[in-house]
Amino acid sequence: MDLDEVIKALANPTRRDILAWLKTPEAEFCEQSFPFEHGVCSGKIFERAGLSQSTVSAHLAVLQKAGLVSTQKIGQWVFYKRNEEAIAGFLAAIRDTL
Amino acid sequence: MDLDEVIKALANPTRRDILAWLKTPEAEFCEQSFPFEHGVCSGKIFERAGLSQSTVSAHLAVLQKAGLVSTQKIGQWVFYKRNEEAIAGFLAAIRDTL
DNA sequence: GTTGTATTTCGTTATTGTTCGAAATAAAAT
DNA sequence: ATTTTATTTCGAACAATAACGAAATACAAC
Repeated sequence: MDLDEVIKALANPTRRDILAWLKTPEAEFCEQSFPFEHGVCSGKIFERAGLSQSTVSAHLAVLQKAGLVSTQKIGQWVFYKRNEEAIAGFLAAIRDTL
Repeated sequence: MDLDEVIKALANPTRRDILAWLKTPEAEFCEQSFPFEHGVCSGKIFERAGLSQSTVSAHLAVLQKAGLVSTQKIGQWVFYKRNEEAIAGFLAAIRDTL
């Protein structure tokens, strides 16, 4: 766990929003073809964020590189899910260093 | 407490280092004329950080603006101290939003 | 294999962050 | 009052981030 990379990933309101939305996909996103077990389809996140696809895609890449979300590809779709273990790990790490 | 401002202040390794050093001033800084109760003299922090005075001064200003440290001026010196309440507040806030 | 849909990567622009040295300010000592 | 010491602010250079549209890639369906 690279604390610096993770905290930089979190130092952006859009990325924190995305992580928060992924906590309760049923509440935050309208229905999708696949159950939310697999995560939320990136297209839904693009819509919700109100920014261009490419911008949101970049944000998702930062979150993934930091390990805060995991992805699963099904067909042509990519599903994003919170990595609860990594998030808990960050909270523990920042509590210790701070 | 402006979570965005605080997390941006923390998204820099030098500033996190400074906060960490201020946890145990006796261990991290050599003696100073005033007791560490008042905080650590900025000059000591300049030395420790190994960056230019102006750069470290800017980092300290960011920490103070975010509320993570408080300052006390005695004579021509400025002493910096952790704001434990704000730090605990941040930890609680990030735990809740994340 | 061509078309259509989903997503990412690329190139660009604008904004913000980091760093420095030099100048400015503040307070104390001579 | 001038000098010395401590600190901050200013101005400039460079790096990193955020945003967009357009081009490229991936995959499925026809």
